[in-house]
Amino acid sequence: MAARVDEVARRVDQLSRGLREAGLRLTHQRLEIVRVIAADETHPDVETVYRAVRERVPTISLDTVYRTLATLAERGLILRVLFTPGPARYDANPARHHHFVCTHCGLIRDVENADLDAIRPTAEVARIGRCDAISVQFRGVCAPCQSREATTA
Amino acid sequence: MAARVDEVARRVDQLSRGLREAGLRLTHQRLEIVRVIAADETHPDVETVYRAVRERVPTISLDTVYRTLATLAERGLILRVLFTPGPARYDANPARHHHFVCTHCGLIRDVENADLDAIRPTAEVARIGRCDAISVQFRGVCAPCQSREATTA
DNA sequence: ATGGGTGCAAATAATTTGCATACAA
DNA sequence: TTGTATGCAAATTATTTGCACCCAT
Repeated sequence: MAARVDEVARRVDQLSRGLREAGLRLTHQRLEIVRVIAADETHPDVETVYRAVRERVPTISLDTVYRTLATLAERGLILRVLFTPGPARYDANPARHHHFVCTHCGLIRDVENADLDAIRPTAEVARIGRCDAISVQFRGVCAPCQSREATTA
Repeated sequence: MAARVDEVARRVDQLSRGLREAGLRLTHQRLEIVRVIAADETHPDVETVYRAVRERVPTISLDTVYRTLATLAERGLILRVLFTPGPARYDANPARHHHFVCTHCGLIRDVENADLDAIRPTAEVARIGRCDAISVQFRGVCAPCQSREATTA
C-alpha cells in the first residue's frame, strides 16, 4: 500500500510543480483539486472531482474545477479522455499507457503493456502528419457487468 | 474513382439492409442520411450531416438526424467516435481500422494496417473483462496544420 | 390500418464566459 | 501591490425528450 501512497504523493508533487513552472499560482483550490485527481484512479469527471474537493473546500465552485482541470490538461500534466458519451473524464497517470473501456458501466481502466508501448506510427500515419502520442483502446464489458448481465438474463 | 463510387454504393446498401433487418423502416429521411454518411470520409458530426441532407430534404429536422445516427450506431452499423471535444462524430467505415486525430484542426483519418489489426487483448485486459473491439489512436498534427504553424510562427 | 418515425418545441446536460472581488506571489 | 484566480450567474453548445401528426410496411 505504501507504494500507492508514494505514487500519489509523487503525482501531487509533479502537478504542483508543473503549475508553478508554468508561472501559474498554486492556490488552495488548485492544490486540493490536484490531490483529488492524483489519488483517483477511476478517471473521474469534473462533477466527481468537484464533489470530492468540496469536502475539503466547501466553498469551491464547479467552474473552478472545470478551469483547473482544463489548465492541467492544456499543459499536458493530466489527460482529458473522451471515451464515452457524457462528461469528459481525466487521467492523472503520466506514464504512457492504454485503456480498457466498459461499454456497459463506463469503467475506464489503465492498461500497461510494453509491446503496446512499442507501436510506431505506420507509413500511412507518417504521410498524414506528425504523431505525438499513440494509444490503444480496448472496448468491451468488464467482469462485474458480465456477471450482472448473466443474472438479469 | 469507380472503386470509391462502388464502395459508397455498397455502404448505402449495407446500412439500408441493416435497418430493414432490424425491423426498422427505411424512410426517405433515413435513406438520405445514410447516403450522406456513406459518402463522407471526414467523420462528420450531426450538424454537418444535417446541412448536407437538407439540400435534398429541406424539411428534415435536426433531431431526426440525431435519432437516425444514434439508431445506426446502436445497431453497430456506423461508429460514434469521441476523439475531440465538441460534438460527437460518426464513421461509416465498417472495416476494422484505426485513427489519426489532428489535435489542431480536428481532422480524423482512418488508418488501415494489418499489424495493428493483429493486436490481441493482453493478459491484463483479459482479467478486466471481455474485449469486443481494439483500436489504435494516433494523435498529432496533420501536415497542412504543420505548414500553417511554420508560416504563422 | 397501425405502429414506428418525424417535426416542432421545450427540457436537460455539459461546458464556457463576463465581471467584480479576493488572494498568491 | 498587482495582476491572476475565484465565485457567481448567465450564455452557449450538445443532446434528449414529449407529443401530435404522418407514412412505410
